[in-house]
Amino acid sequence: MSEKNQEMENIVSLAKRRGFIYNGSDVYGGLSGTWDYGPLGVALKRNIMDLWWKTFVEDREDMYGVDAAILMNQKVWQASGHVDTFVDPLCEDTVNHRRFRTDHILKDNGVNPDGMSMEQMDVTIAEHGIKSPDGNPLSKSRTFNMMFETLIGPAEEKPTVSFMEHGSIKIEMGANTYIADGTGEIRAGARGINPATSYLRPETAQGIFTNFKNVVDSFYPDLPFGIAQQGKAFRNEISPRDFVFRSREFEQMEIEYFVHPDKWQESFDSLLADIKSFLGSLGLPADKIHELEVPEEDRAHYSKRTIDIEYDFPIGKEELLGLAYRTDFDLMNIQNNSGKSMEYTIKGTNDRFVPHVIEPSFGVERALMAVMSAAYTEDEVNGEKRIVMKFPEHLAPVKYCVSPLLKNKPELVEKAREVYQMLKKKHGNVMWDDNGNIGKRYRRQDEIGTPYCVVIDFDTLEDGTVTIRDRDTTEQKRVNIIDIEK
RNA sequence: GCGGGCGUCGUAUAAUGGCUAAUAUACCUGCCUUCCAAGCAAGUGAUGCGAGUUCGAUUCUCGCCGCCCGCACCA
Repeated sequence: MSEKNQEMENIVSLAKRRGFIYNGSDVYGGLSGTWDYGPLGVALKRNIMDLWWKTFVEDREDMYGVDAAILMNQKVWQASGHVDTFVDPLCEDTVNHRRFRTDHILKDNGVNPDGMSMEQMDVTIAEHGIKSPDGNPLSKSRTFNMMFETLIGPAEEKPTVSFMEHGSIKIEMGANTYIADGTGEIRAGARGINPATSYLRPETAQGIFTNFKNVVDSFYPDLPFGIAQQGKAFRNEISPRDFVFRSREFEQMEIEYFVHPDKWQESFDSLLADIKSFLGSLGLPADKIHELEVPEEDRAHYSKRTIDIEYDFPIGKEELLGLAYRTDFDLMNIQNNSGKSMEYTIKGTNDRFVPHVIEPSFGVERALMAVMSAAYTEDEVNGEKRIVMKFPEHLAPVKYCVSPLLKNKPELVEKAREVYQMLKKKHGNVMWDDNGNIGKRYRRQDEIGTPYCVVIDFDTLEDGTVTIRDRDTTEQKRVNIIDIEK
């Protein structure tokens, strides 16, 4: 095992042992691609999300928050192109069972697959005698849809969604079973009710675009302005991997920043600067952050410019977030499909147009994984290996730990409880620990990244001072109780 | 999805076709302890799920689930 993967395993192990992140549905053997957050994990995750919200929404005058429903009218996804475009036909090498995107196979053999149906692709492959790169025959194409599909049925029949081979999704509602294949067709079971088709959203962005008009009507903000949202999204990943990095259910933090078409460049640049500053406040070292200018052939066709921000994770250099100039693609889609105008008029002028949009899109779990890997440190204290999570203070799940120096001295315990209650009332994220000896407690708090340990000893009873021990330096200072927070 | 490897207390490891499944650490209780994983004593806790072979399966076989690696995929 490589050193990098060993580091990843250490983090995964610590995450589980100390109550950050557990396997989803673990008692039942788990569910691939799902993760549950424990007490410390949810605290850390919320701290990251709250910092984002404060930075990009509360501290700015040009941002508006929304929280749209996860389930949306299926027209949303038809209009956005997700239903038609993001169904990829795959074919398989019949000998080695390697799988390929059928359109990629055609392209590699000099055939342009644009606009071909799946059947036409298969016919073309047969006519040209195209074989797999291994020289073996190819199977007929099958579809794979990145979207989760679900049904909105009668309330008493709650759908359960499961994954079947080849990307099909099985939905069971009461006594009925429906199989949705990649084309979105649904075959109803015996009782055949008429369900509405919906999808678990594969991105949060559409919940912003569909509310563009609402926010403009309520606030009529001056351009440029942004609408921000945090929330869950779902993708039927073929292969969830790498801890929480690629999972089937995940959380996004997205902004759609609306601009005048002639002025997108300056907003793009300033958002990029804001993003970098935010990454700094997550405690991510600048030398591990890389900007990747996505070349035209790799960009979505409507995007005029895209920058991926990559991070040196233990698993390698991978995408942390994206910043994309999406032109007026999304709002025009909505305007064309809904028949409702998405135009915006600059106040006091006749300048009327559909705004263009710049989209910073963050993955929460990826940010969290970056924060955890940046924080994970092994060093030595008194010749012993120490594992310490050097979270930035404002992200640490527990800010203070309070202990009596000795737990069999009631007067110390009593005083320590007082100090604990005082800090707990004010900060909430304060832990009590009287287990073992003081060194053990320090190490335990190091592992969960608590910045400060407060210890009450006999001097405290005399002069009201306590020792505060710093996580990173392991140095201790005596301060008065009322000065702890300084 | 494909191929390969793997699955034992919370974690990290050991062992076994049959005796109480072992060790460390963690956890819990008590004693002790005046600042960096000290010590003593007691305790909780595991063979992923299901089927098969067998007198008997954690061990062998099969299926499922999950994890890891490679391929592919990542709109």
